[in-house]
Amino acid sequence: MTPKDPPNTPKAPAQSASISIATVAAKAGVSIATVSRVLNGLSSKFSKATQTKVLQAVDELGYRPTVAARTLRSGQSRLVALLASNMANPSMASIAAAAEVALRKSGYVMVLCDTHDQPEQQDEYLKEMGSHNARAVVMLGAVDSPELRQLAKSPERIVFVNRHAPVPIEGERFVGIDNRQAVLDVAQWMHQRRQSPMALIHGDVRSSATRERVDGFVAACKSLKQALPRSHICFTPGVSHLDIGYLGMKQLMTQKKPPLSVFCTSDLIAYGAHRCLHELHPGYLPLITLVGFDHSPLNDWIAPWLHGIRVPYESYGEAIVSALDSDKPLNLLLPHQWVNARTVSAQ
Amino acid sequence: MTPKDPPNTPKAPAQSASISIATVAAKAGVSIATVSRVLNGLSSKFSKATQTKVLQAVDELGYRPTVAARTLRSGQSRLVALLASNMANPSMASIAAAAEVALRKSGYVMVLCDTHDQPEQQDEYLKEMGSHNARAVVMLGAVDSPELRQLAKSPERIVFVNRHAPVPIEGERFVGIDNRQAVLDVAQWMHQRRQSPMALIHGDVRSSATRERVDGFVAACKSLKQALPRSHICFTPGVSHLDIGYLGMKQLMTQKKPPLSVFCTSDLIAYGAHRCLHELHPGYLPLITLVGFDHSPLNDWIAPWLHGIRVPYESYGEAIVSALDSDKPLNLLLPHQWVNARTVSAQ
DNA sequence: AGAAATTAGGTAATCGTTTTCCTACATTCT
DNA sequence: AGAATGTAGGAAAACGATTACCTAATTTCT
Repeated sequence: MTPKDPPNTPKAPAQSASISIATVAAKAGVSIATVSRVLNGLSSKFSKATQTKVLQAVDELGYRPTVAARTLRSGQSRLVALLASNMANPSMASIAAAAEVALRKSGYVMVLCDTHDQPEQQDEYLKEMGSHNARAVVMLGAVDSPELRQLAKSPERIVFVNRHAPVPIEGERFVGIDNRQAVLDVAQWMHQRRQSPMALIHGDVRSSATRERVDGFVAACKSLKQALPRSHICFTPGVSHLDIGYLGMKQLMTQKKPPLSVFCTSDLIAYGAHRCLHELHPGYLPLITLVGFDHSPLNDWIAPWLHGIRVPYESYGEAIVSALDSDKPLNLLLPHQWVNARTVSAQ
Repeated sequence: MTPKDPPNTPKAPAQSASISIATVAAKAGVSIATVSRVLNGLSSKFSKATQTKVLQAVDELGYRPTVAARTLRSGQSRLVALLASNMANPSMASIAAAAEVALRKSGYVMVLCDTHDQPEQQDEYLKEMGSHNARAVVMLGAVDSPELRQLAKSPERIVFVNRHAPVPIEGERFVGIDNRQAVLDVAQWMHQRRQSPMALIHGDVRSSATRERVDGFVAACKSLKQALPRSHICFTPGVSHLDIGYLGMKQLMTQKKPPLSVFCTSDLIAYGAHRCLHELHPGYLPLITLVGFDHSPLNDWIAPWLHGIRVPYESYGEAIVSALDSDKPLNLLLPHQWVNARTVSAQ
């Protein structure tokens, strides 16, 4: 076809033109149906001998089934969409990376979508995945939207990660951690160290994960008889987590008695708080204890001053696959862990 | 069908059962072919009136074409695979996020694959994408492998990002930055500040990007008559960038005259170097200048001590799409930028 | 006015699988 | 021995689009 043919055409199988199941069938001397059956493991439908013949032909030809044809006929694909609310968040990136590996190992193909936390975008993606016959969709920070409610009628095709479904659906598959227990751990640790006054900087409570952390932390403080005045709970709507942390900390430092320990509901918020102190109150840095939530492995390298709850994002991948392959509702709570700052002083 | 029917079935279009192009054709009172033509914009094949009828039917039914059928027939899909060598690297995650947005805007669907820098994995993915009829594959850190060479025969279906093709291919589409110029900037800046002795800690030079940075930096030092002895160039094979930085710095500090400024070929390496100093030579931290490469926006928050070259990863997305849609070879070099550390002392 | 060209749209083949029927033979049961 | 069951595999109908090929009606050209 091309003017100058490639001179070196080795005996590599090299799926050159269009090598379909028919080619395999011909080479193996059987019918198309049989090849299909062997490939799909429909046993007791073929003999050991034919199996060998077919498999050998497949191997020699380097044949791989055309996904589109398979999907069209069967109405099912191996596509799994991961809808993340914000890929700029490193913890979401970790989950995406873990999910990709685990899904792949189970023969799925992961499509990545960034919804930017907007219902319209989310709906657009959900529709798109519908026309791809996606096996399932993994919601990493779902927001309420018409298509989601629609899809929720087949709960076996959705997995919610970290953040619960925005509207209660029965048969929900969920992967996350026990936020209530985690923040209890945090409150107790802070209480033991007697680093009052304490403060809380949190993210948007429309996320169920954040809500659990905030409510849980407030409740824990109350039960420990640990003061946490209203003025020591900060949230700035409409800005990034980094800015929430920065602004929250700035505000806290205007109080009569600034806090000696601050719990931030995400690592990013803690980064923001730290920057604020670093820029505006560097002298205060060694005195204060910052506690985050997520504890990315990178923290050991670049935020050694940060305490916090480590969420096992590496193992989210396997968990997501289990939730996907489970035939009944599932509420997988993975073990979290308290991690002390690597260095004593928050320098 | 189900025992208890959902009580609330609103008048939402709700692609209930199987609503195909035939349904639309029937509703619009035209043939299937005409619907297809309208949807694909094959103009001068239908009148304005029929177009309206069809579009209205599509709208009312909430019809969306089945991707599998379209792909099967046309032999082309809108899938684009992003093969990243290591998703744990934040800069790769940034690129993936940017690529996703841009690809989506152009109607593509991005599949994310983590090759872990291994040829076998890469080949497995490339084969997989072949059987998906993927439109193209974006190689974010390619390694040499049989399938890649095979695919390289249709260079319009590959885009190389950051790292050039491991084996020269004609008609290469490339997106990256001018590494030579960037490291020249670095060397000049370091030279002007007279922070000798200088040192270099680098990653694996099998990556063309790293090679350009290393060679370029060494050459720049030579032309500036700036000493850079062999003992001040560090690399540890087989470990993560973080560890390369840590171990490299550790080794540098054993020298008679430890460096006063260190250029690291990636931010991660710089993080590692910083941790080493922080742990083992904290007193030396205020004296030394660390220069990184990538300069993630997060650096402003958590690594304010780091100078470096900022690579415009946010704009890689658009660039990748241009390279993809271009009908001729393309070598897109995006503008980089020198960024000073936010704080003067590397605290 | 008749030929040529253009416009509008229908019919049916096709893409590469899976899967439902069948058929034929071999084995086991009564 | 005949019936029932199981095993092995073929033929052909889907799946839902795209598109090559036709036909008929209209417009334009000479």
